Amino acid sequence: MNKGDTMKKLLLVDGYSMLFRAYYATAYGKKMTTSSGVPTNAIFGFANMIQKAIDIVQPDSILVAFDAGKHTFRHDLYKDYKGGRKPAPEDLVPQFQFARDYLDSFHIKWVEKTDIEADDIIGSISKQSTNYQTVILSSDHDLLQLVDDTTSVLLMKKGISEVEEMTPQKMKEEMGITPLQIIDLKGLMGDHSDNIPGIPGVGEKTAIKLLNEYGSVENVLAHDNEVKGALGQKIQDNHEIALLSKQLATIKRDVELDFTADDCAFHPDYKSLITFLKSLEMNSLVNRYSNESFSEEVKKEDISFAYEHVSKCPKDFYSKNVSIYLDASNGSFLTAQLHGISLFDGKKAVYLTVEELKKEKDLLTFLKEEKKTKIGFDIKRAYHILDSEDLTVHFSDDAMIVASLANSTLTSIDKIFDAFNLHTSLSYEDVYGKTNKPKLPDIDEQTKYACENARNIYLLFEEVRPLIKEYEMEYLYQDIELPLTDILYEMEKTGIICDAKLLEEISLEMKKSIDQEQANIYQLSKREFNINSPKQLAEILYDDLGLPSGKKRSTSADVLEKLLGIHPIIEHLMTYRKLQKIYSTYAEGLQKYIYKDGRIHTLYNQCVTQTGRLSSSEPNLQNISVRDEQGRMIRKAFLPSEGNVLISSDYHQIELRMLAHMANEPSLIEAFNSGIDIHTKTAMDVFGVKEEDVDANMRRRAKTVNFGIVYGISDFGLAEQLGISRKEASDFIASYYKSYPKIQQYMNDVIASCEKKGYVTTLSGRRREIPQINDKNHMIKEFGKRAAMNAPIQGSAADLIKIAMIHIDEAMKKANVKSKMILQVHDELIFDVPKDEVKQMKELIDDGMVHAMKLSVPLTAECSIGKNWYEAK
DNA sequence: GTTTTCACG
DNA sequence: ACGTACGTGAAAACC
Repeated sequence: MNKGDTMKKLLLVDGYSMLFRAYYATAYGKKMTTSSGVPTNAIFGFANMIQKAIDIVQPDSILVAFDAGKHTFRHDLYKDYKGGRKPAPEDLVPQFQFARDYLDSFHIKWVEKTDIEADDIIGSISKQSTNYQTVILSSDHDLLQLVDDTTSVLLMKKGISEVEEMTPQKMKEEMGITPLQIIDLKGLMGDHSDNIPGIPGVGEKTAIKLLNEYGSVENVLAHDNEVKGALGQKIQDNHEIALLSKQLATIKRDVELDFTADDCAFHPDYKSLITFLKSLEMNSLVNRYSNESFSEEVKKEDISFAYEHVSKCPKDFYSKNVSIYLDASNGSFLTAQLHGISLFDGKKAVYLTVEELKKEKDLLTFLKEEKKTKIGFDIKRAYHILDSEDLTVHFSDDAMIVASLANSTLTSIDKIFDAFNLHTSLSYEDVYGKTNKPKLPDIDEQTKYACENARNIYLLFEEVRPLIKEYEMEYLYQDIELPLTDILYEMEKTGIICDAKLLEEISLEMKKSIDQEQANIYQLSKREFNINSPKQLAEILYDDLGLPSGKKRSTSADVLEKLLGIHPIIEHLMTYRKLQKIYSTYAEGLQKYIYKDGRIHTLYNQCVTQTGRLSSSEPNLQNISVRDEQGRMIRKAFLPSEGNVLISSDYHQIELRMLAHMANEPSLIEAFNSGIDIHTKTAMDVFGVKEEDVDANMRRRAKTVNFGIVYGISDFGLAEQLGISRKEASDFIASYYKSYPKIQQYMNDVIASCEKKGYVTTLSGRRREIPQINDKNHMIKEFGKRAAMNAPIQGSAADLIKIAMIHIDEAMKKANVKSKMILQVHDELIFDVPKDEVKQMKELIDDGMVHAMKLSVPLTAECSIGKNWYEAK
């Protein structure tokens, strides 16, 4: 039925478009050159993109088209127009030849024809190859005009990391025009990078509006008398430019070619490809193709070392630094099964099964010792798994934490090992089968797998541990993150009681209301459809009911809110969404996580956020409803232990205080010291009024500005949030900065420093790499700036509460209380407290939180107590 | 597997 | 000219 399944596939690549994109996407990252200084960043990105396209398309034929004599070619032809193409950067030029060599080594056909543009070659071969399903790889929107039922464009997005396959439907959805209208679009708006002038003053928005109205350039011109104002005048004045622009934007599809798609058949030669990649020292790619293809030699010599299965661990291990890998099943830490354990001492590795381990008294003693260097990976999980086998290991280090501290982008096991090119020759599934289809493991395979892992942990640690010192993160690692791991382990193990019956009751109630709302919605829409499907819902709203929409046709809550008065269905939809969320994620969703002990044991991830916050998963207990009353009911199901109460304590405006301190802004510091409501104070300063003249609305807006500042403010974002114009938002921000000049100074300094160093740091020295801040793409760079402004604030606040947790834990141990710390929600800690310890705990918690750091502003925290989490808040 | 939406701080 | 507020995780739809 689908032609694409039976037709052969043709991949067409716009060579220079890809090379330029690859160059700019990687130019500012790590310096990428061979040891002799030859630049390789563009060819590296180019090779990655091509492989990605091959993975996606699985083509039978590939053709890469280059413009002959780029950089002068278009310029000569169109030099009459303003500007002109800039010459290629000098470190890109030598890479043009590498690209051709790369394609030759891979056995991919490429063409470069004098006087014919790559676009035209692509346009023509795609037209002539009617027996192929064609996919075009490019970052140039121009090529979208070629899209039809058998031709799509793989459009590069966000640097080189993402592509999106554009089909006629997708274009209609995202851009609101047909493929052929791309030509008209360029005719109207022009294309600066191709020196197509377009009508002055007409940008994308205007052009699309005109096309939706009139369909084509010609028709726009024919009706130019209907367009009012300056725009109409501009159109009338620029008929010729528009028509010429359209002509320039039109890709030729009738160029005579001396080859066919069949001649471009793809028969990869990995061996010569690897030789080529090695010549440019692109080792990560060498590795990738070595693993994927058939070059066994490379793999073996890469990871061959001495390892064996033993029942007794050699004594000499006990005097050395060792890495330890727990060979255990995947899945929740509560249910994971331990298969065995492997140790690596820098030279050789040994593996013991659980049964053998339990009989190996000397090893068990060694594992318990506290003085020895024993490097683990995700030791918190290891402690849980060992605990279920009644085993104790004292780890001195966690290579996972070290790696993610050294490089904040390494937020998963795969990313960490990939980044250091550490792999195992077998996967977990190879050894143990899939979870739903386990297999009886072979001891030799188990040994190999576990020993390779132990070795990888060792090598990883060797590489990243020195960075902690170099980056001045010794304190952060030794005195914050490592002690915190133990605390989180205890919190996870303790868990929190959850009343399944109550959740079930809430669930039933919700279901009734949902059915009611569903009926209302069906009645108002006069149709039954899946309300949970944004796609179907958009059809109902914007097609059936004809409600006004932007071009994105979003159905998100903020868009619905703007439609509230227009149609009665909207409020039912909003209620439905809210109830459905509470029902599926919490009332129903949480029940699945109640363990046999009646408790929920969330997992605290110490290495996933870019800022240093914790995250919580399986389930996430950091996003249980609280703002909405109906959702808040869920919290009634979270209970203290028998005879206990819950104490919750949260910081007040922790991030704003942190900002005031870090920016050293006197008037904000003064405000916090005086105890005035900070949003009222901001309203007074921004609006220039007295305290008694600040009304609720002014305070609300000031509060939003304060949030915005912490997020790395933009006029667009603030305007969106407050429902005001961009100009007004911009004025607010200017007024804010005028009131608090040190905040503006601080933000400027943070951005400048980040642009220079590529990272920002928190009060405790935590680093976040932000390479985006030096990106060529304006949007990505702006994101980088906002992240740079936010990360030190959010991250320092995260450092703060971590320190508080450590202090409180110490104090609790010292006081020998029975109370337990059980949850952390970014600025809030929750404890399970026997009634007779309430007074003592309140003091202890408050002291720990308030004195965690000495700042130039006071820290305040508020305790509340209840017989469930609903009340303790 | 990715996208959209929405819960929290 | 671009198209955004920062940081997360889960459910459901869609492909």
